[in-house]
Amino acid sequence: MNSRFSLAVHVLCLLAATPGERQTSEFLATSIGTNAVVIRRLLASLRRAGLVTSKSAGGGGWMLAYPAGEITLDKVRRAVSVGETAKIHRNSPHPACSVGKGVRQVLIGVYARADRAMDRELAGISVEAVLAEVSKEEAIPFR
Amino acid sequence: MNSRFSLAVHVLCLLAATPGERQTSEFLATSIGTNAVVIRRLLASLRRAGLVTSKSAGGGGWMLAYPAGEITLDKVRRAVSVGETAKIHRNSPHPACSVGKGVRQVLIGVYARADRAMDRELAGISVEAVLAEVSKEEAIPFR
DNA sequence: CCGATTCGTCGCAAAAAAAGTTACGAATGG
DNA sequence: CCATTCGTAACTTTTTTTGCGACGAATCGG
Repeated sequence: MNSRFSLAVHVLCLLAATPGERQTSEFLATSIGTNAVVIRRLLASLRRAGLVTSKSAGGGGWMLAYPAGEITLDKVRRAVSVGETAKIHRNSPHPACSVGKGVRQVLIGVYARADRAMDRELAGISVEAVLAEVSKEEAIPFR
Repeated sequence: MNSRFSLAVHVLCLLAATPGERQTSEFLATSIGTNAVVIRRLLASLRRAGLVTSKSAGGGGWMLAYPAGEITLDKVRRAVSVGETAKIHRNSPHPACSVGKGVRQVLIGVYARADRAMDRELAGISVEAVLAEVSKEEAIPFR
């Protein structure tokens, strides 16, 4: 898993902090400290997964597709992770080595199990819960 | 998690296939299709975690520190993963945004939970089990 | 002790992946 | 029709990972 998941949780928290209100990618980018295109790219993945909606033009922008309490982190993880959690080394093993031939396939199964275990845990954490924990420290949500 | 974990499982399977016998990093590298230094670097991590032992000089090389049935994949994961499973985006958030300030800390906690869940699953899979599954396809373990 | 073997690790090069940037067309609302 | 904002492609820069050569340290057989 790369930092796209972290970034996604961050953005979703910002959106969750102003329910029903749209935020532009420009604003979100400034708040997080990155480029608007990076945000758009990321939110495009989340939209494909049905977690957020977008709208063009003035007054447009992004908002959660449904309540933050129902957006669990396993959904977020699946939305942003390109493939599996772990990468498989792609070396060309010695042609006569049966271990080299077979490990990849077995590893795919291992990663599938690991991913499921992780998702079961993440399913117990919602964006709302994350935001609540963040807000413990300070009251006003942002800038 | 990067491909170091995959590589580690591969190497450990090779060592598990010849119990009590030492293999040189050169041989392992040739079998896997990479450089000997890469293997040494990797096995150095596994040695620090107490999973393998090494010896210099003729007849030297690497072998498992204890039976493959007791080497579980959670130990391997912890041995090779530098930090946590997921990375945290390190952008400089807008100074007045409390979400930007707090998310990182909350994410660390989230990743700790996810890692533990993953490790519980991986603890149920041993190198011996992986090798057994690999061997289902072909009988002779390597080159 | 000598010489062969193999580890242990540094430093750098190459390759791959990720993130950031510019640009511009499409959509939407006033 | 015009301003705003998304959507996405192409490219550059940065970061991470992997590969590689070199060489000293450790160990073993003789």
